[in-house]
Amino acid sequence: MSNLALCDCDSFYCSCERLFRSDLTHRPVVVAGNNDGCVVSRSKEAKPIIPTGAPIHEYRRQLQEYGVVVFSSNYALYQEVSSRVQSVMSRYTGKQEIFSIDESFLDLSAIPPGERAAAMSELRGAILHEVGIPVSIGLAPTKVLSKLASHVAKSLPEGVHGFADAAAADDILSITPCDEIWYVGPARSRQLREEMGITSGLQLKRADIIRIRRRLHVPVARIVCELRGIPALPLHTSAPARKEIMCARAFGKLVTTLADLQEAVARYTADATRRLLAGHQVCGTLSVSLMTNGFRTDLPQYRASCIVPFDRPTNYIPDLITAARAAAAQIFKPGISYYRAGVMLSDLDSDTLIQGSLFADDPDDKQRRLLAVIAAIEAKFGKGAIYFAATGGSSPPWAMRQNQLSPRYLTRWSDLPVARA
DNA sequence: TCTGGGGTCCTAGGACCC
DNA sequence: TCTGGGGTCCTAGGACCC
Repeated sequence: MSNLALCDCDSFYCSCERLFRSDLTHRPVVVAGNNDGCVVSRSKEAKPIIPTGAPIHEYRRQLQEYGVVVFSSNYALYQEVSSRVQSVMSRYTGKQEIFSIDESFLDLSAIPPGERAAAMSELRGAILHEVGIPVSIGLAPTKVLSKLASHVAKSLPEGVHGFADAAAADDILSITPCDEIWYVGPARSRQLREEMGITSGLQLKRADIIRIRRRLHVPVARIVCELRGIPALPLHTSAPARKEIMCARAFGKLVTTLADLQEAVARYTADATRRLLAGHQVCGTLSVSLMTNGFRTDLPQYRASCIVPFDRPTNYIPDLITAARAAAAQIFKPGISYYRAGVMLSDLDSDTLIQGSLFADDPDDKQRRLLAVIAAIEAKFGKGAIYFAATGGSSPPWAMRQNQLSPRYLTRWSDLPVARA
């Protein structure tokens, strides 16, 4: 029963760039990543010319020869186009997992089985017409199989494919190498081949799952289930809260001074913190890592990281930047040419920890509600925390202790004033 | 030759995804 | 000259506890 669809945008970043350049519709296009270093998206026409991830500078000649148009990435644009595409998809299902910027899984249980393929063709037309982005859609009972079906769909003019029956899926699986199966990468496919003689998707589907579980661990055993049509990767219809936020980039040129490193690390921290605040989260730990360019074998190599735990979860930008700069100083080694740095915020928690308590008590009894809030904050963060969380409104925090209640309770750490206790 | 056993927490690292 | 960035999950192994 194919009740799941994977809707995958074709060459998404390139398609976004083409929205404003109709002259490029049938020309090869690539989008280059940070500092125009390497290829992150290729149009169908560009795929035979340059591999994905290829460094642009090594392919200058080919790009010129075939008239490939190279764009610098514009993630703000892609995000905007993505949300339009996702919103068209949402009209066709009540349950949608936005898996990445360019693909969604759609639960089609609500559509009668005989009408699903037609509905997906309609969806494909709607996205093309309303947003201008081509998509391919695969239908199957599980995520891994629907991913496979969407690959087949990409080669079909109609752009939608569902396996007629298990035998049809097996036919495709028998000619699909293991490393083209979702979540079976190069390392696992090598292990499958060398240790168990498994090379095709069909062999993997029919493999001894106990042996797979023992040798290649849980993730591959799940893939085997999925290939057999048994869902092992659940649909996540609401985005789970982030567990970590990272900002890591190459500098674009080699950096040798601590001052330059600290400036970059401060920028990266600000960037990561913006995302932290947008998600109404606080972090308990920040870490900074520095590294040299592994391709420059002529230069001394060095990589190091430094972890800074905070005594209280925070999203206060000056503290985060100060911590990041200090961490960079800790691991800085003079005489090294640095290539890249990263800032990671982890131990993330919601900054709306106390909202539940606000509404737990008698809604008319403001004082009791406030005391419940205070108790919840103190239970979580200790006594001093109240001064951070309960300010705002018309009364200063100390007045709350004297029953002069504020009409408004701050419940978000990101709303908190800068003042420290 | 034997070397307690069961549990948790943390970190590092591998593997994979787009 | 120039070689991406942002995530998740899983496991192994060490530290520590009783």
